[in-house]
Amino acid sequence: MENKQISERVIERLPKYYRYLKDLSSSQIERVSSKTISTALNITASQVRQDLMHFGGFGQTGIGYDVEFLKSAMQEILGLNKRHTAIVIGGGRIGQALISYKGFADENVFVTAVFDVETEHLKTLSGVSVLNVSELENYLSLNKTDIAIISVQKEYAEQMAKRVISLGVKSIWNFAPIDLNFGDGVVCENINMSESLMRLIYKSSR
Amino acid sequence: MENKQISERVIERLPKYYRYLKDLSSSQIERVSSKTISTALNITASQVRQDLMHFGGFGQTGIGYDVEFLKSAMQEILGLNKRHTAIVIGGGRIGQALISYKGFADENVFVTAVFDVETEHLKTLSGVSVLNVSELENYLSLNKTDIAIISVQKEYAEQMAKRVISLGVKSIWNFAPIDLNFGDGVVCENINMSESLMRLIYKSSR
DNA sequence: TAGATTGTTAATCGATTAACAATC
DNA sequence: TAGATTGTTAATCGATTAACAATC
Repeated sequence: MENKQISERVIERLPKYYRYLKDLSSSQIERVSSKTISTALNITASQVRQDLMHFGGFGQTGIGYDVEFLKSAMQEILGLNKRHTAIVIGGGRIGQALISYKGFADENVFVTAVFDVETEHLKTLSGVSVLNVSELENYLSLNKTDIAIISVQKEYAEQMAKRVISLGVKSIWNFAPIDLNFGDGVVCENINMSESLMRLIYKSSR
Repeated sequence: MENKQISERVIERLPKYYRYLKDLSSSQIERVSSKTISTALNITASQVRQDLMHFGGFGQTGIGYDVEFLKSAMQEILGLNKRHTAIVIGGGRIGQALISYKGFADENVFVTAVFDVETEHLKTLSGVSVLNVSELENYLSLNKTDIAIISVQKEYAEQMAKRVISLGVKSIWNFAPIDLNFGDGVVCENINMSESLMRLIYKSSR
């Protein structure tokens, strides 16, 4: 929508706005103020208005924000109005849990295949192909894929990510306990459970 | 160790230092400079030194840092030298994946039990009790438990967290797609996969 | 009209970066 | 000694907060 550089700090809050607006919407609430949003999300009203203003003026002075309008705007800003295809690489426990993760539907993401070096143990699921990693090149050349979900051991995470990137994948969702980062128009989000657990223990040790 | 307030920004980096130091240690590297750390972690050397100075001077002017010494110091700062017990609440796909998550050993965390409203479908795992949620009160009164891992649906996440908190649990590791936060000496880390996926899609849509 | 609330600019705050004396 | 590198203070930068005119 806009092309000024949005800070990581703001990007972190965008999904929270969207989630809250969905809640309001399903409660049939029609209007909301920056004050109300700020209270619910534990931030300041100034911050809410500043954040939203990065993408345009969605409110009405003296009135507030129209819930449905702002929800749709946020959905578009986040890119959730478009359908995205994904493959899972690594059929271990996390990989398996991800394949059947129901939340994908909310984000308009469709998992089309799961790859592993050893496919026999993998449960088949309707709509999801189970393939050997050796099929990766062939599969990606035939099936446009937006997101690769990396759930292999940390030793293989980087090389697998690079392999799919070289095959044209532009988004990496990484679950291996290692920070991946690529330049060149490739985006990456790391879910590092191990780091999160360490932070929890750190905080609980004070 | 220290009791000045450490910013969330610094806390986020602590596990990364520790992880890197473990790597150096297993490669038999004995000394490291803030410059080398900063390059590996994609931050500045100033930041590394500032961060470490929050907890004390671990280096030697002109020489750098002793890897083993700094690694041990970080381990202690993070609280990983002490054993922690945990229970998993919710035996769905994520819960099941977590029970057998190997990474717990690295953080000195031991999962002792998993609770669900319906326990028949749950695989038993050596050392992990499978119990009905109705046993929660009884179990926690008998077994000192540091961490509750919440992997129930978002509708039940807050109430389950409050229930274990009222029973004395002080740390919540939340996997439900909702932000939990408690005052009163209770710490919480949220792993919000849904938000992470939205941020990935946002970034890929630019 | 009076009250509420936005969009927007200015002030404040905190985190990052730069600089450098001390020292190995 | 010369080069490297810390601990630490000062400068810079960016994000958050405050303030307020415009307006419904």
